[in-house]
Amino acid sequence: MKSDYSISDLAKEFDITTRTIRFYEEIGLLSPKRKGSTRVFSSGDRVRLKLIVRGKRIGLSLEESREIIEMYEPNNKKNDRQIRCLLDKIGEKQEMLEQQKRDINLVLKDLKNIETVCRDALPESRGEKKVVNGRTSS
Amino acid sequence: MKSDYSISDLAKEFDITTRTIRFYEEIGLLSPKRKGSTRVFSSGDRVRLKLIVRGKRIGLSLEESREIIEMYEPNNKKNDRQIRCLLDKIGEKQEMLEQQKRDINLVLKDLKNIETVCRDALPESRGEKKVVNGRTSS
DNA sequence: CTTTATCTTAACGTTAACGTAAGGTAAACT
DNA sequence: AGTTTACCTTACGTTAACGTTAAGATAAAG
Repeated sequence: MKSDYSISDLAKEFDITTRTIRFYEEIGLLSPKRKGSTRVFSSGDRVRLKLIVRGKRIGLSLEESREIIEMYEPNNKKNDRQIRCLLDKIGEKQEMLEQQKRDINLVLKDLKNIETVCRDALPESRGEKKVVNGRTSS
Repeated sequence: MKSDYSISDLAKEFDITTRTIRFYEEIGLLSPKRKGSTRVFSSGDRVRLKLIVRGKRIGLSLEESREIIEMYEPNNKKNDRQIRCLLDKIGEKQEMLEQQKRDINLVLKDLKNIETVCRDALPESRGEKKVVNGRTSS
């Protein structure tokens, strides 16, 4: 397991620009070590970045990703009140994500319908589907 | 089925501001009728708005939502080339959404883990779960 | 007939998330 | 020696998606 990454290593791996990575550092989402003035990223930094990128794919803002990432850190020494607060936030996020899944499924369903309509409007390239009596049959 | 909505009707229903709705009209995402200078929204407009709001929930930009919405419109008179192009776009969107679902499931998995850790760190409020031998048991 | 609510247009302001350009350093080819 | 390559900082620019006054029209209610 490699444990040192340059900024362009990570930029290539996650298909983002170095500017983006520096920006994430600016706002405190990443805190790479330095060798002189050059950034040296650990595998921990890489994981954080992976979480950020994943967050973006599902439409989270950077602040939302930050919240989730901070949940990961066994930030130790939490009292019960803080833990309960965290549990609440986790619950909220879970609800949000479940809602998102439902929404995605709805859109997917719609896309499938459109797809079918399109295919039916196309000159039967293969024996895919035909419309009989206004209904789709095999 | 009601078929006329005021701007504030829709604003309330979808929990957005009237400014937002006017903005969507500005950029051509909505095209309500007018009665004098007052906007009158049809149930078709309402559906479009619903799609936009749903799109936002799953992290789509307005332009992405526009693309999808335009797919819905049986914009008629398409030639094969256009249909094939549309099918390609549909395919892309579907892939995107499937990827999003995978990502969401990953995050949900992580949240569940964090949740478990949190619960275990809390003074056993009820007979939930205990850690035995570093493993979760009932 | 004035107050209150709801609508309108117009236009400048704001925030997030970077993009882009300018200029500097240091190691590595040629 | 020169130049390409990869890194750096600083700082202004940009786009999306509205927010926020401002100023006025209209219509129902008291």
